[in-house]
Amino acid sequence: MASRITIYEIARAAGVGIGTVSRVLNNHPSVTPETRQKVRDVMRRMRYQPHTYAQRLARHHSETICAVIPFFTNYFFAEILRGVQEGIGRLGYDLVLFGVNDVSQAESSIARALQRGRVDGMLFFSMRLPEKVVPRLREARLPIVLVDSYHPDFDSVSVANANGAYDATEHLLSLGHCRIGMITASQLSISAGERLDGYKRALEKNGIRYSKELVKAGANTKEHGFNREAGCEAMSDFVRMGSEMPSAFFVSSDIQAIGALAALSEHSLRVPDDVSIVGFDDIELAEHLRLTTMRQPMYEMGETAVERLRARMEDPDMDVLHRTFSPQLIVRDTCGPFIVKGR
Amino acid sequence: MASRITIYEIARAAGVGIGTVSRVLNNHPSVTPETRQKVRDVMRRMRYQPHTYAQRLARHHSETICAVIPFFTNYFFAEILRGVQEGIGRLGYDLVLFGVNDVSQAESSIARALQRGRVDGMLFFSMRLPEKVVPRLREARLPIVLVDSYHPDFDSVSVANANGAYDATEHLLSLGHCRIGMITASQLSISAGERLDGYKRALEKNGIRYSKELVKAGANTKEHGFNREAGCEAMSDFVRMGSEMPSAFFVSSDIQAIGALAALSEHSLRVPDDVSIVGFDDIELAEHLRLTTMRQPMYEMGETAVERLRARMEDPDMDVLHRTFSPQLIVRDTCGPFIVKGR
DNA sequence: ATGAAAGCGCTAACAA
DNA sequence: TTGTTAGCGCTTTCAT
Repeated sequence: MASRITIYEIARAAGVGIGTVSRVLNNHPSVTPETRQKVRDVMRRMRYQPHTYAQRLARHHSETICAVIPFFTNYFFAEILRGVQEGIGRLGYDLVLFGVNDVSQAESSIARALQRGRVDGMLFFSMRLPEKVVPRLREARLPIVLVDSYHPDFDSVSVANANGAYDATEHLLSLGHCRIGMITASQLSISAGERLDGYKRALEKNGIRYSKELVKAGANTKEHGFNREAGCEAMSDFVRMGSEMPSAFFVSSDIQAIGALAALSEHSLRVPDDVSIVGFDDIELAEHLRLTTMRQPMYEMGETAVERLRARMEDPDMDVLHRTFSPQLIVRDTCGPFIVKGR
Repeated sequence: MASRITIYEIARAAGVGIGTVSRVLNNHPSVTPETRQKVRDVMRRMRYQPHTYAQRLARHHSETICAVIPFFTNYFFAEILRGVQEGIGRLGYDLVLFGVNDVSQAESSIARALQRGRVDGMLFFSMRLPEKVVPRLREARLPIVLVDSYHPDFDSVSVANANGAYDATEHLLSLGHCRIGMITASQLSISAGERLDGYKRALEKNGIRYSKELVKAGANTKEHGFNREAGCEAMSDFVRMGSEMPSAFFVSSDIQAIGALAALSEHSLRVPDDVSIVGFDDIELAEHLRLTTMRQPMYEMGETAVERLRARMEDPDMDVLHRTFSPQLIVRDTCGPFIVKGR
């Protein structure tokens, strides 16, 4: 394996002690420019590379941050991850990825990460933190930020899901729709829950009674139900309601909305003429499909999460901060006014 | 930070030596069941966690593999990464991600990774390995596998791009099209180059002269031109050819095909009535858009790459192996027979 | 400013 | 089987 050269050989070759070598490695001020240069030259000549793990062991920190992330195949996560990656790159840290499929895997990831000095900070994505790990996490005093999730004890960056859902529903309401359905996702997801709440709140505010029959999720629970299939299934269910079917829908994610659109077209229902749809996320394809949706600043959320983590690593005693981005309504072509149809 | 408990405290508490503790930690056979149990109990009770970096330093290997990956926001990479993540999880290894935007960043990633013992293996995605780093990589004798790329000196897993492109073009030819355009991407990408070759080969085989005018790439070079914008731009260029415009197109990726579709619909050209399109990749949305395309088994490629890496870590002297998957033509609704149109 | 020496927490060779 | 000891390659006092 790559070079067996240690600071000892460098020290010998440069005619100095290992302490000095270490000092130039760490840019310690008290080294004369000449010595520094001499040591640097030797290092270059011998192609010296410090041994990261030895450094980490001696320094008691790792300069790595760990991201625990479910389903990272989907566009929403990929985009946030891109922001994270960018931020971490700037810090010069390593990013280690723990992909998890369920809560128990998350717990084992946490256990691994909690090893002393293993990681300097953690990012949790879209996960309801299992309450049983919270005490351990707190006492570990490990900097943590939650992304697209929430817990009172930890920093978080997320989007105002309820408000976004509220605005989305309001938009539909303002178009004259009064029978508005919602396609939701698993309530295991905090975001899904909040979006449902926002929808309910908007109805209520407008004097419309919330009806359970108008809220459906697909059978496919992959990715907490945030998938195309689920959207398609849910919409198919709605179509089966026949004349009872709502004229407009708020869908809790774009990917589900895409599925819903497919179901609609399969049943020869036109958008926005027959049915109006508003999604959530504003993934790249939403624009392509001209989908009206609530935009989340995903990349920026990723960057912000890293920045927050950096701040907390610097000062572990800061107050807990919950950074909330406001989703923005992007009006495109999937919503139209409510029109009473003849049959 | 998390527990300050070391094998010393465990040893003391259990009334054994640290050697024994280490042995139970590493499942060394020569420990009596009773001692083992006793030590295990103490560990559990004291919530002991080994210090990874100390282990790595002493063991001379890291049980981590590093993935160097460009643009990992896109679906193609995300999907491969999912396979990678799955495979690595099974091995119990760590996955550290180096996102790179260009070749120089790739080189610095390589330098970092080459530190002794830092990583046990590397995965390079979709990158033409800079020839200048090849000698260093070889002499480091670090297990490496290239994914969606090729170099004679290193293991690789990829798809038969040229054959795929050939088949795609053949498909169009078999439908009666003879003026077939291609939307390509940056020739910095090996895959893009191979796909272009396959297209040329198919034309040639069918006695059709290759014409430079019929091959275009968009101006947007983000992600090597594998992006929606670029596809849209390229197709717009084609549309400007008026009656000279090809009746069918092979597009080097689905994401570009999606852009091309958008451009077409903007110009009121219908698919497949006016224009036929075949893409490459078979990303999730291809199905939704009913796009005819060449499928790459992305997830499987990711898994295979890890498996190959594991094999090479086990036996560094194996022969170099290039694993090639065959892309598969998925016929959907974007291709139709060539029809001579009246004007 | 610099060298020597004592850790960091573990593994592994060596005795016993 | 088990304890002791010498590394692993670095950082960081503590003298000088």
